[in-house]
Amino acid sequence: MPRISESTVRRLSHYYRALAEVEAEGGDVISSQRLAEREGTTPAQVRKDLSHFGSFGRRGLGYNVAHLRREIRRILGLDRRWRVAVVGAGHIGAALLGYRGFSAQGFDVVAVFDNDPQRIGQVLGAVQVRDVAELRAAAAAEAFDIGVVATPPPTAQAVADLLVSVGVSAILNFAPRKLFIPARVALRNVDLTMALENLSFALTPARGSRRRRAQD
Amino acid sequence: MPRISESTVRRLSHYYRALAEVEAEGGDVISSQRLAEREGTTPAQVRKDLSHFGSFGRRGLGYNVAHLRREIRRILGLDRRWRVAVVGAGHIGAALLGYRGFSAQGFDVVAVFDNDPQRIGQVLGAVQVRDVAELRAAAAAEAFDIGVVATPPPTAQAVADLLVSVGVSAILNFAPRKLFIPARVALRNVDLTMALENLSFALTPARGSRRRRAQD
DNA sequence: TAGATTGTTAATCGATTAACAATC
DNA sequence: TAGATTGTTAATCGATTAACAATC
Repeated sequence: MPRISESTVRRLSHYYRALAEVEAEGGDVISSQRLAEREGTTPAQVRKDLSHFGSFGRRGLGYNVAHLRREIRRILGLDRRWRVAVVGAGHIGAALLGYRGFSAQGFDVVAVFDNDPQRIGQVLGAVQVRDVAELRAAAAAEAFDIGVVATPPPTAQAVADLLVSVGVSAILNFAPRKLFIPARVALRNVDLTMALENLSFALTPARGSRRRRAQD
Repeated sequence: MPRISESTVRRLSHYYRALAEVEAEGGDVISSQRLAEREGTTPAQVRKDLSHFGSFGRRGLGYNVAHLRREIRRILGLDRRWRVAVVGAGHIGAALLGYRGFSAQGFDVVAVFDNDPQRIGQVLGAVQVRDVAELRAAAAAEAFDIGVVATPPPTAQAVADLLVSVGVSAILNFAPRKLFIPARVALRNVDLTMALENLSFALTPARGSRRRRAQD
């Protein structure tokens, strides 16, 4: 019932990874202390994050690795598969199709669309690129859960509108552009431009030229 | 002097984009109100963010579009170029090399390394893939500012260590793995797996099976 | 001048951290 | 039992929002 922050969900992903590793290493039980160390956070934070969803540990002992991993898997919804349609068959679209982690995570790319005649008909991964004009009909027949926007910025909003109108439940946006969509549709952005600009900021020492001087 | 939050920097990127568009549309002056609307935030937030760096507007009038854009450009450090070395010439590495936004943002990919003999020698974009064993010598000669980790997770930490040891100032990490590096080296992560898991969480309604029931 | 809008201070909100009783 | 570690409540911290005097 309490709203879960995006930071908490991000950390759950981290814990999930760490637990998979620990399990592979043959670890049986882990404390919030050790789990925190592995992912660069604090024990209190680990316990607080988990407490939003239930009690998964045993006082005095810690957490059963396999059990906690299954629970987080369920919490994150990774115990089912999602049908994904990608719009845009450029560099990013192609990289996504070649990315094995995608399907390992339960995401099946079942369709790719583009509007460039040169790209339509090409085969990426296991699917053939179709004309975006066919997207509406395809959606009716194939029930996409998630739409991926991998087009240039100027067309991103129109593509998002189209995906919303055919009923996707979520959009993953790779275009460096703010998308406006109804609150009922989940939206996450993977923005390389923003990461670069963040990095550039971190690398730039001489900011705040307008700051007051020492004697002020 | 006050520490600037990553959220603030992210929003500066958004404002920068919006200003570029407004300028292209011929807009001369813009209020915090209109700027906020375009990027889905609030006028107070816009003014607060900018106030960390100086006073760029005029009371009663708003902000001069071209001027504010230049100022944010300077704040973000986008008025210079960075020398980037990419390690890992797989799907992601290839997508980066094909990504025009990279160089448009001031980031020049001057070298690509891999350890796969099949990939060494291939030409990606304008550069030839070199053996990662040559990275140390190349760094001495070519002075990389930024290292990009685009390898599979198991080698990501070792690659990061190598990049730190040859003196890069920042690392951009695409591997779904927490990297531990010295505080003096800036780190940003672009994590597709995390975005997917976040989306999966948002799509999953039946969480918190361990939550107390109504009568408790 | 009157209306508009900034820059900044104060109030609110939410997330992180600390502390500790419960209990294995 | 004694030591360890959870789950949860309280304290702290930081970021967002609201309010308003300054001023174009």
